[in-house]
This record gives sequence, C-alpha cells and structure tokens, in this order.
Amino acid sequence: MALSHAIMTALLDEELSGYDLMRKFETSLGFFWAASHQQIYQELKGLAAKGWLAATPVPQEGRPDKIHYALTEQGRDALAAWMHEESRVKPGKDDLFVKLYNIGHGDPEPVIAELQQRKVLHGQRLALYEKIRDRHYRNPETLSDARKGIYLALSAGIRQERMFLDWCGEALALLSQLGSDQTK
Amino acid sequence: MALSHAIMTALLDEELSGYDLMRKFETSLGFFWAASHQQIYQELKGLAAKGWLAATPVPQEGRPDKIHYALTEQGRDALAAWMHEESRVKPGKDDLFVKLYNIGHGDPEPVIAELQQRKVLHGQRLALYEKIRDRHYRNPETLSDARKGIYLALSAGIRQERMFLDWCGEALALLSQLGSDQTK
DNA sequence: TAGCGCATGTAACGCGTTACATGATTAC
DNA sequence: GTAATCATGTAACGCGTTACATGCGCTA
Repeated sequence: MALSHAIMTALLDEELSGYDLMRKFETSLGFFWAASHQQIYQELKGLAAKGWLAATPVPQEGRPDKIHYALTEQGRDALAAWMHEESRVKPGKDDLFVKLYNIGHGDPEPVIAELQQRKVLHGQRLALYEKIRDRHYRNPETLSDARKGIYLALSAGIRQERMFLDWCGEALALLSQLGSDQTK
Repeated sequence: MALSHAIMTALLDEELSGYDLMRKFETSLGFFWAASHQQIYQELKGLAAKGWLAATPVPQEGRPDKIHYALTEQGRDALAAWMHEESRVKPGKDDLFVKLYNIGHGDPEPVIAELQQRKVLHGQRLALYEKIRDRHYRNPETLSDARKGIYLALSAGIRQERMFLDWCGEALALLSQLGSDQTK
C-alpha cells in the first residue's frame, strides 16, 4: 500500500488539495506511480482518519470549495519508518508478451501492428522525459540531495523507454520476415 | 483480464493440470506474467464454466487425483479474437522510485542498501535469462515462428534486467557522495 | 449552448494477495 | 520424524478500474 506514501511524499513541502494531487499524479510522480482521482480522494480520507494528514476546508468563491491536506508529525514519522521497510515491486504486466508466446498459431499481423504503435508511443515518452531532463536536471552531481532522487527516477524512466524502443526494433526486424513462409 | 489468455496460451500444445500450470508460471511464461496457484485454480474453473476449456479428471494411485484441462474450439477462437484486441499495459509499480522522491528528507542509507540488493538480484536474473537464451535461443532468425515469439519475450527480459542493473550503478555512484554533507 | 476546467465524491466490480485447509507419498 | 512434493481448494481483504453523479463558471 504505497499510494498513501506517494501522496505523503508529494505533501512533504506543500499543502495540496485532492485536485492538485490528481494533477501531480498526471505528471512527475505519476510517471512512476499512476493513480486515478477516485483512488486519491479515498486515500486522502483514510490518511486523514489515521491522523497522518490534517484536512483544512478552504472556501472559495466562483468555484467549488476545496480541502487542503497537510502532513502531520505522525505522518512524517510514518513516512520515515516506511523508508526503512523493504520495497514492494509489482513486475508490471503487458499483454503483448503473452501474445508473443502465441504468435506461432494464427495471424501475426496484429502483433506487428501493435509493435509499430508502441514504437511511436515510447518514442514520444522518451522525448518528453529527455526534455525534462535537459531543462531541469543537467549536471546531476550539482543537484541538491532532494533533486538527485527525482533525477534518478527520471533517469530510470529514460532508460526504460529507450530499452523498450530498441527492443521494438529488434522485434519488428525479426517478425517482418515471418508470415510469408509459415513453416511453424 | 489476460491471465485467462496466458493460461490458454500455455494449453495451446498440451493438456495440463492446475498444478502443471502453476509450475509453468514459476518459469518461462511466469517471468512475464506472475500468478499464484489460487488464482490459477480459480481461473481454470471460470474458463471451464465458460466452455473455453474442457476438464477431464485423471484418477491416480499413490497421489491425489488431478484434473486435465484442454483448450476447446471455443477457447481457440476466443484466443484468436483476443490477439486482435489492443493490449493492456499495467506500468508496474516499485516503491523504490517513490522513496527516491523522498530522499532529500531524512536518512538515505536504507535506499542505498536497497539499491545494492537490487544490483545483486537483477544480476542473478540477467544471468538466468542469458543462460536460457544461450542454451535454447541462439540464432533467432533460424527459429520456428512460435519460438521466435518466445525468444522476443526473453530478449525483452534480458534488456530489462541489463537496463535496471546499469541504472543501479548510476544511482549508487550518484548517491554515494551524498549523506556525508547533508546540506539539503 | 456545448464543452472544458475546477472540485469532490459514491458504488460495483475485477484482479491479486494472504491466510488457512487437507492429505497421501517420498526423500533425508 | 520432518520436510518436501503432489494436488486441490475456500475465504477475506486490499488495491485498482469503471461507471455514475453533482454543480458552478468560463470560453468557443
């Protein structure tokens, strides 16, 4: 259950509403930990109930009222304790690999088409990540400790996209010669 | 819901029991799609109820009876149809990245320790995958269509592990200089 | 006037994990 | 005798997704 900790991490330096968090999870942190607004609102409720976050209603005019959430001391302690726990990794699942196991039987066309799409998609993501790196994270050694961590997450993202892109190339090259003579 | 399709894929060429499948998911296919035995047994029941698998009880002596599952024509059709659907990707979540976002506040030691563990772990996996490749998948171009697909999944695994390993190196190098002077 | 942005929620469902349960045979 | 292997299951819970719901203000 690390969504709660991701949320608390986002609240380390600033107070945010559920809506603000939702947008934060659409970029930066969200590249590495996806979450829908429904999940976020639920989680915020739970964290406030536990006493890890403090909720402050903020009346507004002309737009809906919002609720600001701030990390409490308890929340900070819980986060610090969590840093010492062993990380959980969910390997990440992708139908495409299962389909590859399947490719000997039947038409390989749709898989090839998907590989081409992926190539585009991962190329775009790679470009985005690299843009962010070039803008804000040149010269990693000179960054503050806090931003070194963020840089490293970004670097993992870049490596990941580049890797996938290369692999798409290999896969398309190998599969293009197939389909013509279907020896099985 | 692709576990069902992964199971059917495993049953393309052979009839298997739940137990057999469980072991298959501990290697090969399981590298890319993890599943516990509880999940598998449930899924098998569901697939048999749908008519996509045919269940045959196999009495045994000296050990518990088993149930063999075979793909039906309906099952084959469903699989073929699924090949044309767009793949779902679940990005895969890893606490470690969230922890990196957190590293400016508090002790970076546990994160560094985890990175060192990961380096070992991914090194081992890489070695395993490469061993398999060298044993069974040399010269990808000469493989049968069916085995080309499997080779490509394996290749993705190898690239992935190598990528992570490299990244661990970068991360450890960058973080080692930190912790001594904690300017924040 | 139609749609988007802001802002917050409820409800049902599906997938995955953890824990618990049984019971015989074989190997150390 | 103790553990591992074979073989199958149930039940509760947690996390994530999908669908549905409300309502104001601004822009095209």
